[in-house]
Amino acid sequence: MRMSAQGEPEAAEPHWLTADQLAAWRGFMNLLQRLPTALEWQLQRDAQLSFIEYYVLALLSDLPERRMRMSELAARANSELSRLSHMVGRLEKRGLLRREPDPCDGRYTHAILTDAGYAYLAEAAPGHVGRVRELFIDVLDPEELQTLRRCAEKVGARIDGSPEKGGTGRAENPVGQRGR
Amino acid sequence: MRMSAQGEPEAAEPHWLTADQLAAWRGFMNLLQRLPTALEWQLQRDAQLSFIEYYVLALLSDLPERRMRMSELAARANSELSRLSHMVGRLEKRGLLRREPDPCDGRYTHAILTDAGYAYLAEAAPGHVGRVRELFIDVLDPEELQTLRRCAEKVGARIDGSPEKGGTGRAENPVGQRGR
DNA sequence: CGGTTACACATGAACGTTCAAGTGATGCGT
DNA sequence: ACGCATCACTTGAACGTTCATGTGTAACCG
Repeated sequence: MRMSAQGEPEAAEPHWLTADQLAAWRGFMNLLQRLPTALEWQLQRDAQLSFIEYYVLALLSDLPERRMRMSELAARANSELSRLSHMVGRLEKRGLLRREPDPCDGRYTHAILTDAGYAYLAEAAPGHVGRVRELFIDVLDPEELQTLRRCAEKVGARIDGSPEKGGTGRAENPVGQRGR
Repeated sequence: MRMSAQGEPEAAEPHWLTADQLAAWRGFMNLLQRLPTALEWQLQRDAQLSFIEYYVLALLSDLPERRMRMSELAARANSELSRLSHMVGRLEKRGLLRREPDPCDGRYTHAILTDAGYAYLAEAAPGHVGRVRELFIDVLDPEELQTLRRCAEKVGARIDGSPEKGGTGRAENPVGQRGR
């Protein structure tokens, strides 16, 4: 990718990357593209769920009442509200989720994991976790995992601090809404 | 996400993650979701290109003749051939790419970066590289970058070695083709 | 009390991706 | 020389996501 200094002059000031930086970026980006695909494939085959569908069900399953506001759920899942709304509609049709207005404040809608959804998730979870172990956790040693965690926090904080869109409402962007 | 040992028994053997492993995974996964979105937003705003469109143009620009077989390009870009074909069709309409049969072997099609496409990429590159610097490179120190590079190589090798779909033809999967 | 404002969410159209099927070129065997 | 098999790629339909718009609820103000 055209990101390092080369012979041809460019219009803007050249904040090009060094060879080491470029190699790190390319390697990391390759991973960004391939790991989700690899995980997604196993989930589709075993449970007919996309990665984010699994994630949403899992977020709800962790809560005592297994319910959350749509806007909060969208923020937690790094998803736009419209996308989540469509997705929840599809999961409703499968009987895995349902929606109801917040009893305390009718402005809000809750997404609720059904009993069937909970059982479905419990069945899908071991395969997914096994796959995450196989492709990611067991490949790296504890120090590498800690470094990844630290790096993810630093980059995430930078994204949050960026005035341009990319944050998901944790810092200063409105909850769930992102421009495109 | 439901990936660590909890009170309720599960159907399959519990290869659940430890608390540290889960934290590392969640942090990393959060990054997997947010970094592409943040980069994509800047490219869309400045150049009306998606991340993979930029990547494809950049791959071609690095070659002396600025051309590559569609199947090879799909493999390099971690994309399915059908997706690449549609994408190249759209970029053709914008005058950034063109296609022609391989003169030596008519079974193959070459994607070729046009002069206009090259100029367009040269204009988009500084903004994109600046954004990668801002959100990723400059946030991490050289040791962290090297650790990320090593981790990406390890996980990538594991994905390649997995008999299940997720590899992209570098090891044993056919070039460009992936199941779903 | 009623009108206005702000916000959460749903919905439909447009767009990009995936899947399945079709087309064209080349190599091989008879 | 011809028929068949294989492969690369294209294409169209179906599906999921994004964008723009509309609807419903609650809070606020006069």
